[in-house]
Amino acid sequence: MKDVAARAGVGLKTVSRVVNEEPGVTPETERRVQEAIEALGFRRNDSARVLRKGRTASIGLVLEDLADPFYGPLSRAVEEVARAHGALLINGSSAEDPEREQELVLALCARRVDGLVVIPAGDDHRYLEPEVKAGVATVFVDRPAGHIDADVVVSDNFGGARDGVAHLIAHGHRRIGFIGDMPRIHTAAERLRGYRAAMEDAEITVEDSWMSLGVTDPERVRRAAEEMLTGPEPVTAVFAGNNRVTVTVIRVLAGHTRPVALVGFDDIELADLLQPGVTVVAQDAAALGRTAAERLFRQLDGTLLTPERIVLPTRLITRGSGELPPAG
Amino acid sequence: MKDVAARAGVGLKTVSRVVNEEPGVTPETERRVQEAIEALGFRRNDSARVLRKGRTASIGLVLEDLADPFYGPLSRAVEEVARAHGALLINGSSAEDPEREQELVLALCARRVDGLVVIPAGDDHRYLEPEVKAGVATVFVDRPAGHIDADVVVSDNFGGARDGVAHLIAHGHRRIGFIGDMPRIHTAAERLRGYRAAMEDAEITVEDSWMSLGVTDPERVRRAAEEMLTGPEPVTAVFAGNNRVTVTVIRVLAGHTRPVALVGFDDIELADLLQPGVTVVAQDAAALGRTAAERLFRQLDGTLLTPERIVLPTRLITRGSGELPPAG
DNA sequence: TAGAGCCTGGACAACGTTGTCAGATGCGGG
DNA sequence: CCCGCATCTGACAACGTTGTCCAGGCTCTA
Repeated sequence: MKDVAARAGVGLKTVSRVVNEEPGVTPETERRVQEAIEALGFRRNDSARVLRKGRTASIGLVLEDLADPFYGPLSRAVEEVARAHGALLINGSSAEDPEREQELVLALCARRVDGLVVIPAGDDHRYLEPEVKAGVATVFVDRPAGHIDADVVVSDNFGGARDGVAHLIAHGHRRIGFIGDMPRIHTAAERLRGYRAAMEDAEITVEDSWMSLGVTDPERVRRAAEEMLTGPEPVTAVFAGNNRVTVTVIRVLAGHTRPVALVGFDDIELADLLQPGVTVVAQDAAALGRTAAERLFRQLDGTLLTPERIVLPTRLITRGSGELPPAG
Repeated sequence: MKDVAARAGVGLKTVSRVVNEEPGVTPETERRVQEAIEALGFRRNDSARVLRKGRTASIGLVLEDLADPFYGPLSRAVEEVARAHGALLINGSSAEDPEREQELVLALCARRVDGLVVIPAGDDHRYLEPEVKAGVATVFVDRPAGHIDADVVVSDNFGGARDGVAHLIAHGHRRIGFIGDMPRIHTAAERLRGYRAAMEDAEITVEDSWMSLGVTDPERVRRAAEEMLTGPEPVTAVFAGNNRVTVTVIRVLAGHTRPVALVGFDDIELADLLQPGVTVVAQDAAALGRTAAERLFRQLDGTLLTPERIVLPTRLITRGSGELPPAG
């Protein structure tokens, strides 16, 4: 900038004025400055700008895994909102590791992001308190925050799972299996609660052998599903706790002749083209991201004061697999 | 930091030393400083640090659409490499709009990212020249850069498409349709070239009505596919130019009784569970991202000097749909 | 005990920008 | 001809950190 000023034969501040389109610069002067900028290939250094202004026009997004198809649309939605507010998006994957989540969040805070959208891996976010106090807007998505008062945007995991399981019950099933993630993950716990609630509503006593909790890698999901299907009390239907489980269960069922009903949490691509089509409880990932980001920017505007918990509805999409009658 | 120094009763620089774990501080002094840091909830301001040091420890990733399942793993791979080098990832979607790409890239440069991984939307990157000269490491992925000498990491789009089409020819097809994206997109053009090459190798004259270029939204792909399948010279096989086209074509074929062979570019989830399984030419998105990011950091190390063009192989995965014999 | 050498700690400038404020310039009116 | 006013311009400090350099106190040796 100094160089530009020297070349244009003007003061530093005048260049700054031109760059920021502030009023009070003669067209002639502006032309000279623009010329110098062009000639020198000058680009404003935002780091210095940030240092002076205090705002970075960037927000951080911490999620579990960018490669998971569920987070792609969510991430994209957050980005769109950020873009509409002239902000850039910095993101990182926590890989479901609380320590890594904290490390990422603090790194983002050191960058002085204006706000954070966090899909928590851990369940204790007291480490964020000083940051929040220092003015970093924060919204938690998909799962609630732990030990901290903050905005939360989640899907109705409990209700969705309950409806999905009730749907199976309505089609005559009583022995219904549940395969889900570790209950320490809030969404997994809620979905399990939904499963239990639906079963209880129908006065069905759940056998331990019908449930598999905390399995997550395909191989173990596969084994868990096989056990449920072939045990002494084989299930006639399975409720899959998330998209990855659903996919694996579909593969397992494809290897069996006895038709087994299936409802999965989260929609999956091509679900309609399989035989039978896969019935799912779909959540709107994009809406989660959009809602969270919009709240974030309202916090930054100062329009928003009290933290709130927003629950978005899920939607049961029937495609065939969930409507199969009990067999075996 | 000033406050910390005051509270600990030491000089500014001493605090800096503690924060950066520089040697030359008595344990006792360090303890006092740590205490003050803790008490005040101090966090180093990276903006100021960047301003002073010149390096931001962050890299930018510009891609087409974060929500596209092809870019998730790519993005994740870049992030992993960045993380290994202690850098954060800032990313943005260009939405296939050259102007938006440029806007994003320049915004990232203003942030003084150390390097850029770009999946180009446009075909002229001369606007990047001053930045590259100024030391911003740059790698283009998935598609080559235009009018600029830079590292490029791409899949073998030409070879992959040629092999895929040759595979169909080997199974007896001669009337083979091609549905792809706009030829101004390099990958689309290369795949088209591969299609033509395979056809030429087999001495088949391609009819214009077999090709549909530049369609991208599902509705138009659907119409294009229908026309090919029902025209006067109906095709007996289709080569789909990317994952989104493949999915739509699968839907169209599901509505027809005559079996039509299909090979798609890019792998898709659950492709093995459909009836028939979908034969694809798969590219390794994660490898693309990893390779690009690694080259980027080697540029930053100074280990790498001359720009290179790296071509990663594709892999034909046969699952049934590509091995159907001609019918009709 | 004096001088050399080492270790710790602090003062100060610099990074590139923007906000504040005051100076310069030009114009019109008294 | 001079004054007041409006408009444009530039000098300077400040943002929070780090690199440089020097001071002061210590230990060790002659």
